[in-house]
Amino acid sequence: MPGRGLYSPSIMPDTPQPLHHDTRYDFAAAEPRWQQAWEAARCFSVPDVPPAGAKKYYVLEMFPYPSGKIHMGHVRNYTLGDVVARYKRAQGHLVMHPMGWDAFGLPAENAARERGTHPAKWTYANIANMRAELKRMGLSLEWEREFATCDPEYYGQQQKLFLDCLKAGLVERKESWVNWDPVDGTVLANEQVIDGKGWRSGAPVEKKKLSQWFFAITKFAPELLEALGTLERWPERVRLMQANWIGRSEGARFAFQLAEPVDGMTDCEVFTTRPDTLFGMSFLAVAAEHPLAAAAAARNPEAAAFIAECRAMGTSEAVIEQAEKKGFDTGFRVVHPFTGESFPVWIANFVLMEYGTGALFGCPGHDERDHEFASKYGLPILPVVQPRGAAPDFSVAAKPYTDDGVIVNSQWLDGLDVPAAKRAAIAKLEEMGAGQGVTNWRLRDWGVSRQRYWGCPIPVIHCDDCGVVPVPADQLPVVLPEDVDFSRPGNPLDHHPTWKHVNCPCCGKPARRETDTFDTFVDSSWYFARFCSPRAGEPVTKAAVDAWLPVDQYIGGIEHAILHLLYSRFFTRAMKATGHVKLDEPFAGLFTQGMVTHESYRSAVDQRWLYPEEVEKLGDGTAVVKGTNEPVIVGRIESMSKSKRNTVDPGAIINRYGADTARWFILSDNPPERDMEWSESGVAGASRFIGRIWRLAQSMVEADKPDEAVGKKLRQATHRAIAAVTEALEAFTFNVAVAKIHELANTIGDSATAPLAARREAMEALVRLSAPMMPHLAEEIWALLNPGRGLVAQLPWLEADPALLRAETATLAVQVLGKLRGTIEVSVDASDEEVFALAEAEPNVIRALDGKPVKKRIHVKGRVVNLVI
RNA sequence: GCGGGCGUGGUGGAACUGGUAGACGCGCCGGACUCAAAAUCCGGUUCUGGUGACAGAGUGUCGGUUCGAUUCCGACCGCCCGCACCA
Repeated sequence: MPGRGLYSPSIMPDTPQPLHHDTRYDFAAAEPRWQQAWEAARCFSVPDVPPAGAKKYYVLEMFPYPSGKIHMGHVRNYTLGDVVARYKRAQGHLVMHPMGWDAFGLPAENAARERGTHPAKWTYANIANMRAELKRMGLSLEWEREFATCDPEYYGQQQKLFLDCLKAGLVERKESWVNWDPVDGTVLANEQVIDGKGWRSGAPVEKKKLSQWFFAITKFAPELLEALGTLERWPERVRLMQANWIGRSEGARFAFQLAEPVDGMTDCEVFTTRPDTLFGMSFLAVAAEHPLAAAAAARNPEAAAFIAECRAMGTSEAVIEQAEKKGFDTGFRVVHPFTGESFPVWIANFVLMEYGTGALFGCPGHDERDHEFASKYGLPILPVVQPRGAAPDFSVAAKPYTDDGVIVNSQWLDGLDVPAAKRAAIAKLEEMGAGQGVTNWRLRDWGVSRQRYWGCPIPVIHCDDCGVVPVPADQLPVVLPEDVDFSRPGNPLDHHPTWKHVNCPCCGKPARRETDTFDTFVDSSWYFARFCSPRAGEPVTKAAVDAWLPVDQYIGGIEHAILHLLYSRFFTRAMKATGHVKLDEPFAGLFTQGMVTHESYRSAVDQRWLYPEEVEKLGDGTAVVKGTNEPVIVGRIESMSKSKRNTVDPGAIINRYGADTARWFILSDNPPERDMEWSESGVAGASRFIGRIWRLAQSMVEADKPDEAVGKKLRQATHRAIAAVTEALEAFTFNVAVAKIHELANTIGDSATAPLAARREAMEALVRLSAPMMPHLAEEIWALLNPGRGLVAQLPWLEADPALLRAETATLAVQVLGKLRGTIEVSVDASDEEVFALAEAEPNVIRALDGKPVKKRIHVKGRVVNLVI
């Protein structure tokens, strides 16, 4: 009943008056009014340090890059988070739900080069626009905590954290390879390399070695892997992907002696996970960046040409691994540690310098890549492992055998299984002093240096005498200069006339600032901590982070499953090591949403991409361009992207249908972890439902002849809906919550004869259950039904009455041999005997039994009866 | 290439822990209201056969386990995501 103790006294005496009755729901008037009411009541504000005894809950969606406009992916992400925030708040939690901007990055520099707009101006204008758009969505965000990572107040604190890490030995300077555009004189991101060429200059890209800053994430590899087991509220697939990325593998590291020394090198060290197949070796392969490759290049122009070809592939692992396997025989030879036989050393384009030692021994019989390589260059392919009980004609000539089995052709390893042979081979290598068993990690240290302007300056100074000197704390933040020139290629910080010239803080002599800036993943690796005390004069305030962290529910795209999340997990540990936080894991719960997709359209005449609003769909399934009627090719459903023009502008949707409709549709379409297809008709349907609820709310008048039986059924439906919606919200199956609310609305519509009290109870429950999803309509109807009774945003969540959830009878399916032959209605606590008797009396069941004796009877309470004949 | 995921009517999807496949929405079909349209309301809608009661088939494909499989196991096919300088 409406009086189940859930009315709270009017918290806000001046809640807005509802709209006039009997009109169409005017979302354009209602939505801004309720947004203002929430803001005036400070419904979503929480203190940096929660009061004792408060149940805190930190909801966070991945903050957006301020590209200029919000897109449907944002609408989905922030709607999901808002449902959680509003639901948890109603459940009595003190909810922190902040928003900010991942504001450094390449697009701002591209805009500067293309349009001459300064990155800061472009970025802050985009932020202003996107903030306004987000506000129109009616999100329960606490805007007081907002910041952008390009604010000096933020990145200055980041510089402090970096210097703390430097002091703690968590930062190193090392050389690494980058994509280099020789014409533009610029380092390129992988996405700026297209078919091996720079995206602007079109010049073939080269790999170049640069001295860069690295976070020592590999020091944490074992615990980053192990702690995945504690992340119970993370999707299993994300944990799996991270585990594979960290890539722990057991194997051996050992040296091959070179048959003859090369430039002072007498051996070549390799890493392998398959020391058991060492007798099946037919060549040794090194990466193009390996010292032996360099030595070969110095002797042979063809080798140099091959290395140049490898360098032209860029640094993308996906590109390298998909390229055709190619190699070059250096003419050097190595000696097998067990047999003394000698083997050729090849440079191979599939060997990665970053993994293991940059060199491997090739065993084509038992490795896919080695097999492809050996087949191509006519190198021997020897079987050394066979499946147990292998046929006499077992061969690895056509296909390598990579599973467990029994070792053959391997002298003293023969007859062992693979794990035993691995142990034996490692023991022998150790005994010989050639190498040892090791654990290898695929994870590499995190290179954070970027040769770009629009990023956080790395706060160090290079002095010829003192080396690398940290910028003293009292000189932080190191602020980006505003007067920069984007007309020249390269890093504007580097060719700025004055900015980099400073005196060394140690010796006072002229020195140079570091002109590299941080990878933007650094910015996003601790923003969640900064939100706890966003204006503090230190990176984080201990009392605030200790109280609010970890994030209880983090929500974002699956595309961040590895890098952003792994870097954040590392950075949190680094902040712990430097005394800023107490915890290891930043995100206790993670939810990864799917993408928003749409059909794509191209003109059949000139193949140009078309926006959905330019296209008219005809009844026969074909489509034409509005106005010109030129035929349109309806393309695949794919991720919304600007280049394919298959985007829908959330602003336009909100203008036309209102924020609640957009939110409701985006939640109702499908489960949030899956990709969703945006459809006009789906939005229109959501809009119709809102109209229907609005009309239903106005029909809350007593029936002429109230029917108690209908009332009881309605009350049961109401409380079942409360239980079902609660369960669905807990499970993140918001589409199911929407369906259950639809069912309740259908039942209210069918219960016009129920007593008014039951109808009102149902209506109020509907409103409160749907409030996390369509908060404006909920407030509007609440105010209509209960003027002056406060805001739904401040009401507690409903609880179902268990007495009304109980059912007296159950419908059982009756199967004969597993096939449905009828249903019976039984009391919920009917005995097996009663149930079987009823089942076997069903006419259709009798026909299916066909007079045969029943051999076995199965009864699953409340579900099914199965008769086996 | 390597790693991860997904696949159910015309369509998005639902289905507790292995127990009536298709809840709910969209679309479509029919009807009411209207001069007409929009809006709204009511009914129908997995496929095949049958007037019907009903029967048969059916959750990407093929096979297995089980009294019973969308659910568990194996192989395959298709699509999607990530691969370290996009965010």
